[in-house]
Amino acid sequence: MKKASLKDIAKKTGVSVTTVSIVLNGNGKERKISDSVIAKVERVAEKLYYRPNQFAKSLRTGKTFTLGLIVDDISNFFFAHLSKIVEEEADKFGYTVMFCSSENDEGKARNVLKILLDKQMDGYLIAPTLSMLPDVLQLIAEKRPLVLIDRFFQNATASYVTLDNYKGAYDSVDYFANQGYRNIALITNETEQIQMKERFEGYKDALKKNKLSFLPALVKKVSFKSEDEKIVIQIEKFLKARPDIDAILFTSNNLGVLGLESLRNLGKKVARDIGVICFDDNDLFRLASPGISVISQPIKQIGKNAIRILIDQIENKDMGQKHIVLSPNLVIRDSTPAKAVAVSAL
Amino acid sequence: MKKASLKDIAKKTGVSVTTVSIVLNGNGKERKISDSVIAKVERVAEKLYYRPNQFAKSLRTGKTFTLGLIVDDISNFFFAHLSKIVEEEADKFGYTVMFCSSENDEGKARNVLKILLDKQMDGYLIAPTLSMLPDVLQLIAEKRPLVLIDRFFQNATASYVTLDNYKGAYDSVDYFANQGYRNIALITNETEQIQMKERFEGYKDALKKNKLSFLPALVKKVSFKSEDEKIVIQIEKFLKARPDIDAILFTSNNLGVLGLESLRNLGKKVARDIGVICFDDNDLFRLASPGISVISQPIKQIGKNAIRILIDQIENKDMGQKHIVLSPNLVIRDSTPAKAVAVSAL
DNA sequence: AACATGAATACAAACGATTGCTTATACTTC
DNA sequence: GAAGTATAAGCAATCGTTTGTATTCATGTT
Repeated sequence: MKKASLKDIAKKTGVSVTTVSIVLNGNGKERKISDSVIAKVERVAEKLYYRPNQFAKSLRTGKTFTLGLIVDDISNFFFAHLSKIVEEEADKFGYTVMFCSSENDEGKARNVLKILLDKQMDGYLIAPTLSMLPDVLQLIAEKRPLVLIDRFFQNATASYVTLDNYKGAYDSVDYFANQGYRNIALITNETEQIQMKERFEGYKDALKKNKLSFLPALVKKVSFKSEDEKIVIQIEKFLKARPDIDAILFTSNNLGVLGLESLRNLGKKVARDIGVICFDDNDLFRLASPGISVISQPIKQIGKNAIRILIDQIENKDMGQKHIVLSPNLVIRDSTPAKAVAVSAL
Repeated sequence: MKKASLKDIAKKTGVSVTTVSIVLNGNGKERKISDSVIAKVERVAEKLYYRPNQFAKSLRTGKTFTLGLIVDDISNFFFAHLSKIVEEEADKFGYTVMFCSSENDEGKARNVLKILLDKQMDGYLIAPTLSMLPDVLQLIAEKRPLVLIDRFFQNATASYVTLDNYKGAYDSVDYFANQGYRNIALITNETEQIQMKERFEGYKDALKKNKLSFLPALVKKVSFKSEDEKIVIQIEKFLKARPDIDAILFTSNNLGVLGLESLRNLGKKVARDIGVICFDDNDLFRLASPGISVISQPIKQIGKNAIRILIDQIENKDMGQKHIVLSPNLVIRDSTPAKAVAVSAL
């Protein structure tokens, strides 16, 4: 059986389409439709299993009650959990979430955004890659509801919710230094994304504060391009080249997981041979032995804040720029033990 | 600036809306529109940053090029990865994926499905919970494109793609038995979902084949209800009550992760004190030391097959029922060492 | 010169809902 | 009994596309 429309109901009940529409939107009482008509319309609608055509509705009203979420990679722990929170929060306001991952592939990322823009959601939640800038600017120009998460563009006037990445990196390196580590490496990825830059700055400043010199040779920018070597291999080569490294700060979950694999391949034991701290928590870090110390992001807060701001833009037309920078949480586990102090220092 | 419509372009170029529509759909040549008009229309469309209104389009054509994916919990490793594959595959055919997690919460699950139904996607990919049966039947009755994944309903005439769950469990227990384990526990969850039943059967049959008796006391059905005890505690209690258990088969990723936490809390060492095999692989299992043996699902194949069948339904109206049951892959790591044979047996 | 042909474009209906404006009837009120 | 006012409902335009069916004009044919 085909789907029933308002017209079908109108025909069956003998009233106009207008009346049916009013009744089914729950405005019958208010619009003084008689009780008998209301009852009849509702009965028929039920019987025909009526479900409004959302295209027609959206075409007319301009609303979709759908939000678009674009993240790098849904299978990544941080984004998977963020997605879940976002979905839960959106649901509270009556919105569904449609999401896409941009695969961290610059070509694809643009494409995904284009498609989502075309689908005309009521608002967008985006963890943008650099290549998305033009489209993001276009969204802003069209005054469409938009909140950036996890990253932002300095030259785009958009609201965003991020972590204090500088502080996360700074605190980690500071902690390493206090525990007695001296050759602290940074393993990050190649992108120019703002959050990576900030983490890099935090790393450098904490070294300086602790009177450790910054050595470019202790920083590895891993390339994610598929034509390059596998990431695990890239990290292994880097670590082999600098056997003096006694601590590593990984700037992402992913890198951390791969880094642990590299360390294992090299026969280096975390904690005993080398200290490790990672951005973003996950099950592996929590339950591994030794447990991996991490800079954990307040995922729940990020999601909640982002949705709140977005809904505010949509429903209250509050387009004021909001910038929320949340504090990271340094969770110390077993991968960062204090180093034995050299005997001569005693 | 407001969004441009076909009408705006028509006005600006001096041709009719029809012509503009034809040109922008790439049918200009074929429909004998003059080159000069084509060029002009395209230039203006570009300048006004024209993007078609998808509601109008869908309203008219009935197509959305959007698929709905409903899974238990996106933050779960298996589903997160499945989602990614599904998205990639769908993209190849020009479809975007909208997804929702049902949170394994029966109440919410139905609601999510209702919303997705209303959004009128071109097709649905569902890992159904039991409570979805009525809506799934409704979808089938309306002859809407639909493929069930991971689970299925025996009494619903839908296509599905699943794992051979029976075999997965059977092989694991058989392996345990061959390695010399004698008191093999099963930790599963409370649901009546078909895949859990199959795993249970596989467990029982493999015990029988190895002349081990099936003891209900060695089976723990964990409750996920929030009002009940935390899962980690439930598992700890179970293990404390039966200190004779020398091996555990966890029927899900989630349970495995929580189980490892319980074991750690109890001071039991995997491999040394107890053998462990888990359904579904993840980073933790792969990189933990000792590495956890797992029954890994061919996620890529599941996703690819499901999309292929779904697209076939949508584009070729091929509504024939397809049932694909993929073979699990028992990946042996360090959590299942052979047990020392009792001296008396020598 | 009458007519057919084809190229190039336009008209207008439809998709299904919402909504500002009317209309028709009945009931008050002076 | 005429005017005013609730009450109960319907008309018709509108959102932005797509598309079957015209229409217009120039060219070719006989």
